[in-house]
Amino acid sequence: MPTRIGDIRRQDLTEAAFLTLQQHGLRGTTIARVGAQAGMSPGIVHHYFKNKAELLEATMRRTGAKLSKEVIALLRKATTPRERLYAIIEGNFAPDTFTPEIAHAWLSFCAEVPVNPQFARIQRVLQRRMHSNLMHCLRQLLPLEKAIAVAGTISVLIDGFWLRRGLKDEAFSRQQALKQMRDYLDQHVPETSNPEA
Amino acid sequence: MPTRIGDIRRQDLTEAAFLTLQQHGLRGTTIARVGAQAGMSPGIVHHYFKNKAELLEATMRRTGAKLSKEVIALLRKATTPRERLYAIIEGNFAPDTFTPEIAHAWLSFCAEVPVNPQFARIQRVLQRRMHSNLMHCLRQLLPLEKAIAVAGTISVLIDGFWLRRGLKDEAFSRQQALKQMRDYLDQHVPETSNPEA
Amino acid sequence: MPTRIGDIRRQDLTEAAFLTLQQHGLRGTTIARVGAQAGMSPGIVHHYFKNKAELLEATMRRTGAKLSKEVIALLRKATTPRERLYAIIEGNFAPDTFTPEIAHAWLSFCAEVPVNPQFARIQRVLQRRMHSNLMHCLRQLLPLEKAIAVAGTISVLIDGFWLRRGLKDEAFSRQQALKQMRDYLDQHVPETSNPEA
Amino acid sequence: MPTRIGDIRRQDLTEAAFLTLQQHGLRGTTIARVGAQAGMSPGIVHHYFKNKAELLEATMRRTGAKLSKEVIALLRKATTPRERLYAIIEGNFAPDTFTPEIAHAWLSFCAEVPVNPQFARIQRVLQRRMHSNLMHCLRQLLPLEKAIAVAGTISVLIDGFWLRRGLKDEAFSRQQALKQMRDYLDQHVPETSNPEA
DNA sequence: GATGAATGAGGGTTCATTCAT
DNA sequence: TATGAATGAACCCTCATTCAT
Repeated sequence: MPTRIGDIRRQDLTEAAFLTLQQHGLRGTTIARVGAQAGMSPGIVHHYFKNKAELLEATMRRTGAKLSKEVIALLRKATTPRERLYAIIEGNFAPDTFTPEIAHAWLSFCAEVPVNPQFARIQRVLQRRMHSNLMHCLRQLLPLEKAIAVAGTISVLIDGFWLRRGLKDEAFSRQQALKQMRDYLDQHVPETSNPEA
Repeated sequence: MPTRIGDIRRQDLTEAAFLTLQQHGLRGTTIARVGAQAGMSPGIVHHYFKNKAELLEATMRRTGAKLSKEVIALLRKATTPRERLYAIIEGNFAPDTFTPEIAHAWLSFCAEVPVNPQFARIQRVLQRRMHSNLMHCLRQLLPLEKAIAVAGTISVLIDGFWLRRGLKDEAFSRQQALKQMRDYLDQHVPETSNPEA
Repeated sequence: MPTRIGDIRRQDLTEAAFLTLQQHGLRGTTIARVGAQAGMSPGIVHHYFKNKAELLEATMRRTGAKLSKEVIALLRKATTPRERLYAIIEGNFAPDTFTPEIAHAWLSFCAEVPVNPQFARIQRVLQRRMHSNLMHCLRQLLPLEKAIAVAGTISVLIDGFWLRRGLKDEAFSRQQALKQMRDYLDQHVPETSNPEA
Repeated sequence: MPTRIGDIRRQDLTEAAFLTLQQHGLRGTTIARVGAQAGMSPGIVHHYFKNKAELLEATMRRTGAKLSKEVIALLRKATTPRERLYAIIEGNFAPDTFTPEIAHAWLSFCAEVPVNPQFARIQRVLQRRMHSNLMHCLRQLLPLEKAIAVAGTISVLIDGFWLRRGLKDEAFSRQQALKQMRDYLDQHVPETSNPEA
């Protein structure tokens, strides 16, 4: 049975790590800084996480969960498949999440994926969830093969926009991403269900 | 006239840095490792590059130039606007360039853009060249506004695919990227010139 | 309340730095050597001092304080202005302080003053304290203008003697310094108070 | 037989080292910088000087010689012992020599004396020359014992003033040094010759 | 559980010195 | 002679990790 207090501390620390990531980037995220951000000593971190890697892993997992929650909340309000599709998009570009800082942290995370198996695992989970969410909508609007293709392109587009955001290019805005995203959807996804078309 | 030997060493070192980047990631790319990769002592690196940052900067610049050469070579052979458009795409997904290793190196580079002004400058140059190349074709095939929108989406898609490639996901192939890319083009870019349509 | 252990370590380290300074000169005073002298690992030094500069700064400050204590102790016992004047002199040439080693450390410190603002600050403080101490006595023995001139020359003489001592010239002794100092005072400072003379 | 060109190069290099010392301080005086200052390659320095230490040694020796020349030139014009005394003082505080930069370089040099036997040797030579110059004058103006004492104090005063100058304290000027120096002389050295008094 | 002191490895960088050309 | 390429040691500093308290 896991200690209740342990769960709280772990949560506090991942939250602190998340904030530190945004403020200092992945390279500037040291154990000491995360501890300070959480108001704890540097040493305590290793009581709750075996590794720095494990801390970061948990952090990314929680960040992914946050994003998911946003999407899920919006999905609840949606009724038609198309509304659900838009909910997924809106959720992935929510103002509080789709920030340059968070996107940058995510980008740094991606850059580590190939040399960190745990990161790779998390990344795969997130990607699959995205795909499954998209397919759930698109299958009701498009024939299977077409749905698969569109789902793939949408998720690549989302990654591309996040990458751009992570570059902290001032000339690139959230509105732009949403507009381009909607343009794509308008062209490739019909208003009404027509899976046989 | 710059020292011939200096140019050679600089080239060797950027090449070594590029290889090290692919093998160890950005974080694992130390001066000592780059030196070893080039068969030189650690100290010599600072003879040719003031900084680690400058070495990496030169490395990314050279990598960008390589990519450009590929695109330019293909553009030469193309005659119609549409062929030129495809040349740009093919060039950006050339088998020798669009490898998981190179894409990973590029991804690491992107992750540093927000904290490294020089990297930001290089990234901006590459992005603008891409945009200008695309617009040169699309303006002959689509009305201006539409051309801008499509050019924007294409370049975000390319970034998205490179990101995916950089994640070294075995399930994601170059063929897939090309297919999705072509699907998008087929839907948004007419065969023949019709800028007024 | 500051960490007790921290204060102890900081004190140990400044003491170790002081000894290292005497044995190896400023250039030979490396973080590792100071750590070793204090029986600690090289890394720990940065736990207590942000910089090498800060360590040396603290070291010089403490050394200055030691010198001051000596002077103050002697000043306590003095009753007449002239006795106080001699107390200042004696204090600045105390056998335990006016050693070739300490003088050498002080000389190294002086050599860094122009390129280290913090060192400059400390040096200025010490110099002002000296001047103020001297003036306190001399104003009771000499007219103001004369007092200022004599105070200035005395403090330059003291610096000159310390410099000589720092050169570790075997032919130069503490007795000599004291004798020359007294000769000067006998010629320029009257036995009894006579500020109007 | 020493190569003529070798002597020229050695002279150029010591001159360059002298300039570098003023501009970058002792710590900033690297072989490469001295070479650059002399318009030569870094490697050539070791053709003419076995060591960095030897280069600096030669540099200090030459600097001492410069100072001497100044003094000698002024001594030539002087006729009476007292004039000669003033010539020595003026020579040691010549506007082109008694600069904060040169004094700082000299101060750094002094700080190395105890750990560098060659430096110690040079320093001793300079000090003896000073003493002998002073005695030559003072013996004609004061009884021997008194002359020795005054010569000693004068030379300590000069060192003290040079030290102060080397601290680059803006509040301390050449005029001040000269005034204080003259005050001292006026009090301790009679106008006319009176060795028996 | 919790602290923060302590370690030690490793990184970037500088630089005197050597050596092939 | 002269160059500047090359080496390698040493320095300061950072930081994940361990451990006594």
